[in-house]
Amino acid sequence: MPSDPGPTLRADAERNRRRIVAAAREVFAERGLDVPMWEIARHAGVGVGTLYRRFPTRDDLVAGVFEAKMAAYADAAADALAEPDPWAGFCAYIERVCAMQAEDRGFANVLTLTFPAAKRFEAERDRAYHAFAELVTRAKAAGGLREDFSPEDLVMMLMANAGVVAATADAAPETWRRFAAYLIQAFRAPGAGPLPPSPAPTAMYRALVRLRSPLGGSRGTSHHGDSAF
Amino acid sequence: MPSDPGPTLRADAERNRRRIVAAAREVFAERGLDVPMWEIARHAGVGVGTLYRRFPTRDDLVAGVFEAKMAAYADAAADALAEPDPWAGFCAYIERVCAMQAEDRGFANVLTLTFPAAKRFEAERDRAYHAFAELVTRAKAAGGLREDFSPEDLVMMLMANAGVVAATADAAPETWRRFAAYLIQAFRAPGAGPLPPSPAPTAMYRALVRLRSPLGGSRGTSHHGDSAF
DNA sequence: AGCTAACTGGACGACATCGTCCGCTTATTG
DNA sequence: CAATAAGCGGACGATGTCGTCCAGTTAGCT
Repeated sequence: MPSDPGPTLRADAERNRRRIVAAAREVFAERGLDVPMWEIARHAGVGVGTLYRRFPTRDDLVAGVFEAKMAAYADAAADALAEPDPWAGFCAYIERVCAMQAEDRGFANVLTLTFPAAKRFEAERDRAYHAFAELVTRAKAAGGLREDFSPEDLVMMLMANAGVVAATADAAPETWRRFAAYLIQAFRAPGAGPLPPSPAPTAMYRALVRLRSPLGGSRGTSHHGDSAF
Repeated sequence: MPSDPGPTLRADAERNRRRIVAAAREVFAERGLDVPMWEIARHAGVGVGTLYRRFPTRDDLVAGVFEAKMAAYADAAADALAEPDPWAGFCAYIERVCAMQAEDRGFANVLTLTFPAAKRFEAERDRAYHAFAELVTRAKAAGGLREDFSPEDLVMMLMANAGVVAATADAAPETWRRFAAYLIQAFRAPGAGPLPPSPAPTAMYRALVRLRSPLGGSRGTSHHGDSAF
């Protein structure tokens, strides 16, 4: 059972916690991460006080809401790894992930951010990373994936697809499929030419640690122990 | 001389107008389109009243500020068309446009939006469209560009690169180069496989008409006469 | 120089959202 | 059932942004 803060919650409190998470899941999926807190509370049928007591910051709520989806994201990588043909697994994974972004505006954004305070949440991201990195190695060895592909390219792609999804979700919601297809073909071996260097994993991690809002202010302070995922 | 609203402005008014545009250009480039109006006014050394009198809405200001850059965007397409090798011109154009997005956070966003009220501004976009469409035709005929490439794919790419730039501008500002290289290779003939259909031009135009903020609310009302650009 | 219309800039009221605080309610325990 | 700690939720002050308004200033004309 995920996220039990302390020993046990009183029954009504636990019920409200679930309601809040469910409501936030819906609202984030439909309208993105910047929905007002009071609206989530209203959707859940609780007061804002209750919401803030259980999730003191928006990041706490976001991490709580998307923990399950993050686990599904990691599972998808594990599934791809189980596929006998690594290249087929790789392609399926790319499409799967882009589809998850298209289905959920909030998650699309979450995948391009880190929440260093949410340990369990970030652990799932790391699990996804390790599986994906292994998938990349195998897909290169098997010959489907170009040699100069870097695992950081997945992050880059997530950021790009987040842009596509954000712009087209209302008016042309299938656009991401074409975009993903283009990218998969670009990743196919042999590469049609040399590429500019991949950003360093640490730089890409710093890119993930940033404000949710469109403003460019940085807030990165602490460091990290694993990767850009 | 662009944008003269009415006959002539008084000298001090004209001077202030220029200051405002210059200040907004800087601030938008650095921090994106969502900067508070009072901050632009402060940067320009004028009061907010002055700012609002000259540019009643934020869109008016944005259109005024980026009119020149939009013209440069159209010029770049014309330049690409002048290139003897259409495929080389195409590649150069893609890179050029992505570079413009990387240099200017505001412009990156502007390229994924329409401002139906700003006639002159949208006229430049149309000029860019016609040049690009012609470039596409020639590049297909000359054999560099895959046959199933659609001009709407440029818009899709602008949205994607806007996502890359927004996420990486601070921490890994060269990432867009690698992204652009991948895409160009994906656009190269022959295609490595079939693609999902391109969104209809009208759908892509509707995707351009949307709120600037990350919220998904629609505001599209009127229609358009030319294309998704 | 003096007149006047145009222009200036900041004070201001409206609004949205945040996050806290506290009096009331309810689950749990003995 | 009574006692009590935990939980509830909405009112509230703080903050940030918008767009307007108007008393004072200045450019341009005669």
